[in-house]
Amino acid sequence: MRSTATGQPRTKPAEIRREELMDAAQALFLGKGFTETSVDEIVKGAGVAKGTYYVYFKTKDDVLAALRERFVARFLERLQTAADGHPPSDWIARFDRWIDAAVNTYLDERALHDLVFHQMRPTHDRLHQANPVVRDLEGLIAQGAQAGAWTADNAHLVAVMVFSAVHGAIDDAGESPGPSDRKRLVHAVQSFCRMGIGLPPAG
Amino acid sequence: MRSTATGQPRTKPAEIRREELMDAAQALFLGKGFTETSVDEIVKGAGVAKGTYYVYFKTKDDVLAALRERFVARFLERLQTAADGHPPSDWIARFDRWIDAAVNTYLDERALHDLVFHQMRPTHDRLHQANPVVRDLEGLIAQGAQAGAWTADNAHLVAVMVFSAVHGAIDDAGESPGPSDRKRLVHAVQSFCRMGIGLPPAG
Amino acid sequence: MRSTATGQPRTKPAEIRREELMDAAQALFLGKGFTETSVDEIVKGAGVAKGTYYVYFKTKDDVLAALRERFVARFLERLQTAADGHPPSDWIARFDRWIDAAVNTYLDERALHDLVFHQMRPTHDRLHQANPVVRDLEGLIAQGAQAGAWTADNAHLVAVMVFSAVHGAIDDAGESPGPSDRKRLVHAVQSFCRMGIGLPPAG
Amino acid sequence: MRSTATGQPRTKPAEIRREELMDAAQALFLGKGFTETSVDEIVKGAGVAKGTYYVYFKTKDDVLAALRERFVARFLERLQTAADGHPPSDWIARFDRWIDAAVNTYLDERALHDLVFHQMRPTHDRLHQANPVVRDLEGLIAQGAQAGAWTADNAHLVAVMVFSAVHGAIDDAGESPGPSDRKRLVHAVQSFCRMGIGLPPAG
DNA sequence: TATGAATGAGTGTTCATTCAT
DNA sequence: AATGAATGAACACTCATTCAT
Repeated sequence: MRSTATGQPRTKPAEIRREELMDAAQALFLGKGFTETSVDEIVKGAGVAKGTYYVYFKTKDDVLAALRERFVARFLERLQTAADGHPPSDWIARFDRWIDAAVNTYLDERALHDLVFHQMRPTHDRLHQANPVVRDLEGLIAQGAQAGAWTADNAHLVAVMVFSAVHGAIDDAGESPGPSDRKRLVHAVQSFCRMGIGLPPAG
Repeated sequence: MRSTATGQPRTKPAEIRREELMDAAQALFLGKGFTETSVDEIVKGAGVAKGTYYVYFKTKDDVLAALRERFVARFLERLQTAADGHPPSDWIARFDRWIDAAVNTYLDERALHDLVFHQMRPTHDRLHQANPVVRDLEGLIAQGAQAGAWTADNAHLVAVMVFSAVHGAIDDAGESPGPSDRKRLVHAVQSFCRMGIGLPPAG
Repeated sequence: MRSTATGQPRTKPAEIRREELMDAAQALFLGKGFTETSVDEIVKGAGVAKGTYYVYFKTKDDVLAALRERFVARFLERLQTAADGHPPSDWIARFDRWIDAAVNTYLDERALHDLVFHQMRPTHDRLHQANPVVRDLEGLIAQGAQAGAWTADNAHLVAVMVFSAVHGAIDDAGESPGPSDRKRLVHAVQSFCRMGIGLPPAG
Repeated sequence: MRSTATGQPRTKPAEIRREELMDAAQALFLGKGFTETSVDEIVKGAGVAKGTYYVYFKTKDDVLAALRERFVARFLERLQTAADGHPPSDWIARFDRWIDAAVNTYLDERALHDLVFHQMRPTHDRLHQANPVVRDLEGLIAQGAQAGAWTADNAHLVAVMVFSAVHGAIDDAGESPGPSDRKRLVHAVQSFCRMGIGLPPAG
């Protein structure tokens, strides 16, 4: 009942299109916030028509969710990579390394992280529990404790607190701290958290 | 021919009106989120006309800012009260008490806290630094360290991490934890943070 | 959070504004159909801003409902007026008169009638029963039957059928029949319906 | 390297495909209305791709037209069947039978009838004239009148009114009237219409 | 001070239709 | 014949903000 149609449809693999849309959305959200970005701008950014967005996402919120998943997946990959190269039994080194990687990754992606985790309302509570990153850390802490490397009565809560301390320290850091600031930061967090689980402060 | 005595005095002390508006806004924001609440609903909640809102606040964001200030002020009062009753020199007791009060206050006002601190976008960074609550804690930590009660190379960062650990633990807690859950929570946080500054875990 | 505002608000009595909106909507609906008319066009037609529409009507469908009510009310007035001037006891004259008025009124307002009664879906069934016009006719038929002026075992069904015959005949008539066409139409309907209730055909 | 035998033959006789599309459309239209049904849903219902729809129909309205034609054709068949078995010269029996068949068929297919006749806007006028069902009835009435079985000055108008009376009575009936309700209905309509053309009421 | 009718730019979402494969 | 990714105009509805009274 409506009229329409002109531009030539340029078919691309669905995965590519979706990623392009996500990339465009991420850039805009990061630049001006989620609410302040319109779907119109997203599609303009991705170089597709309005309707195409809705071929790949059900609602506006939908990209944000997709962005979150992608962020977590990439984050975990990075932690994984960082953890490799240490003998699994060197618990303390792994713990230090985890914190180091977390701090630096978050610093690199702080804005993205905030976007993806603070934006949506009914998200705040139970967030950490469901958060795979926390789960990863919790596993490490529980295993290390079991191996006698440190003490942690409640591995989950400790993981949450370590995770939060990392966050807090990062949020507190300036916009783009230099390498030495980062070192200091990592060191402070490591010391605090090491001590928090009964280890001596970081060397 | 005066009007009948029905209409109540339409003018109220400005401070009262303002508070009523804030109360209405807070209730609504808490219930359905900031974005999801309209100015219309706020004025309806406060029992005034649309225009009246704009007599007391310049924009919609304005109430949120006012709400934040009020929250911080009240929070500090509560911490203050909690701190009183301990000799200023019993540092460890004051530290424990601070955490206890923080955990419980935040648990009581969690939703409000989230609303007031997570809601607005260009707020995330520098937040803690500007946060009077953190400043308060930082003072305590710095003084205790100076008095030799514990160790803290970087009082500010430590304060931020303690504060964050408190937050994280709370966010992780279920909707309305019972008294014993709270006790456990307080104890875990206290232990972790005590150890984080070189003290033995909480008794 | 949005910007806005320029045009000077020109306050009018609510009833006037509402009527103006309804008039604009009716003209548009009549001209191009309900679905084909946008709220934008309605407000343009009424000379007000988009939002003003929603001050007076909850949805787009809402005007249509209002239009329907107004149509029925006006229609009944007209039938009433037609019925006056005949002694209440001259049943046959009143019956003839009712049909005459109905045919002519519907012919005058055919498009409006169709708009208002055919447009909305969950309307078709039970429509006649709830229709005040049918109720009016039903009353007349029942009373006439009781007075022995004619026969009608089931006044309600007869009213429905007379009403429908009127409708059918009108729908069948060309776009704008001349006076003599109308006379013929009225006469044919009167004859058929008179006979339908056991009276001799119209003179 | 032929593809595995999974995919069923993708091409079907055009007539079948078309019917499947129409069936799907009819079911959907009946269930949720024409406007409320999307082409997407139709093709999903028919198990074909979007583009296939446009191989068989030029626009969305097109199916509705096709549905109307199919409805009328089937309806006429049924009337035809009903008429058979009576000697062509028993006019009154044929008239009664026509009404009986019409009432019952419409009751069986009321929703479909409404869909197909009320839905499209520029349809209301001239509808009955163009309607083959009315033409069929008109032929019967004209022939009966010519044969002296009854009186009808204007066979066309009478046919329209009888047809409308049938409709009205049906629309007025509840959702799914039982057999005895149907009988009563048929009887009332027959009586009214018989009398309308100068016959005694139905026995 | 308080009102509330009026504003109008802006938004998310839908969907009939096309066309390269 | 059949597909389904892509289109983009259109639309209903929202809501922060203004201002004459």
